[in-house]
Amino acid sequence: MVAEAGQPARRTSAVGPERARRMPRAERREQILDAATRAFARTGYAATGLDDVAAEAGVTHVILYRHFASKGELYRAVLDRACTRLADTVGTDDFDDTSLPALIRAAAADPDGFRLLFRHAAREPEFRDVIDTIRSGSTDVTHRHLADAIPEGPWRDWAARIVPTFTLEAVIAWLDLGQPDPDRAAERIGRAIHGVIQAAHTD
Amino acid sequence: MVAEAGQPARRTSAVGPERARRMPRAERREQILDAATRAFARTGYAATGLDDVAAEAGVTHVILYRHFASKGELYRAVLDRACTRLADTVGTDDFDDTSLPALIRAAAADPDGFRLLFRHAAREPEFRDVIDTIRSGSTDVTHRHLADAIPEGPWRDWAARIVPTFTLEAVIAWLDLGQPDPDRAAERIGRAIHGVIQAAHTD
DNA sequence: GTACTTGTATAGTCGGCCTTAAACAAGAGG
DNA sequence: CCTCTTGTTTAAGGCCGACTATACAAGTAC
Repeated sequence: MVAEAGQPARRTSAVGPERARRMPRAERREQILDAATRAFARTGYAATGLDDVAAEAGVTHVILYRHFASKGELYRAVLDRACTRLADTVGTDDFDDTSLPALIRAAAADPDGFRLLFRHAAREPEFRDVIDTIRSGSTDVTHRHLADAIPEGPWRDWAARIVPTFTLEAVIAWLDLGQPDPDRAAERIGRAIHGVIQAAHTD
Repeated sequence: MVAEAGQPARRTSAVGPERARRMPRAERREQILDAATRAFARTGYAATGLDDVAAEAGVTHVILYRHFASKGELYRAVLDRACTRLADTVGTDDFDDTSLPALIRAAAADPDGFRLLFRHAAREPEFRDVIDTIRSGSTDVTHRHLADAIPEGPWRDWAARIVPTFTLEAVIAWLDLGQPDPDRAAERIGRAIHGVIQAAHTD
């Protein structure tokens, strides 16, 4: 049933199934991480097959294994890179006037990584730990900032939790709409956050 | 290695592995839906095995198939029920002063279903459709409400999107904290929502 | 008591997807 | 030219989980 003989099956003949461009190892690795970020950002870890990632990268799944030992390791590499980029741009210590613009810059620079981290990884028990440090960190910072505005108790806890969540959702919504009006984004989102905080105050 | 002979293996002997209480068909079905809601709410569709659901319900996985044809059908039944309950309590047409208390009542009445719908199902492409009608509906309503406060353009779209999202996240955060101070929950959350809307206004 | 329903236990099939193996093609650099 | 690296193709192997089949136990209702 198969060709069996005849011509040696595509010899750079015609327009063959476009062989992937040859790349030095390091570059290919980054390109795979880019592709994997896009692929995973669409459907999350479980629902994304390695063949999907390979196709997105324009490569065979075999090549993936020459760079990463397993699907889980590839995914962690993707998350780690996104996480590192984020931390490098925003900083992890405190939240001041420069933080929100930085956050928005980071999100715009790597929208798929941003969505992947906070839309998917946050709900995947196996990988939750990657961003849990970020999450608990920002909750703590918020908690401190609210300490003198809201009396101790469940509603301060609630506010400390909802403010970071809202911030991230606001940025993601802005990304999903195509990052319109980037110059005023920080001002707009910042005012909304401020609105939540004001409303949470106990007069 | 196995017993091979001897006593006929548990004959109501001692405290046997607790045989499940016998139930009329309809009641068992509801109880399975309850259990499945809890199980799926923990880890989502893909990561939850039928054996997890069965264990949660205190039955064998075989019994699940006497009530539902497949895992997917069971999951849809769970989502549909949660969705119906929500719609029955809140209503789908408009959003007025009674809607937020109703939403909070619905969430408190079925916290697992609420979380399952908006934490997990919203991110699962196969089942997104179940709540997409709700989501687009509430976005439209919000859009209309904001029509005379925010000029047409991307920021009105953004606000129309972020307000429902914020509302849901605020309720979920309140659920996660153990539903504290339920009498003031609607007032608190309502003020926060109002804060977002106010901040979105263009003066 | 007989028949039906609800349950268990056991054991298997089947398909999907991660993972590995092996042989071959072809650019890059000495 | 020879070799190393980066690719492809093809073909399994292996596990896990959905799904099915069968036989049996025990309430329930007539």
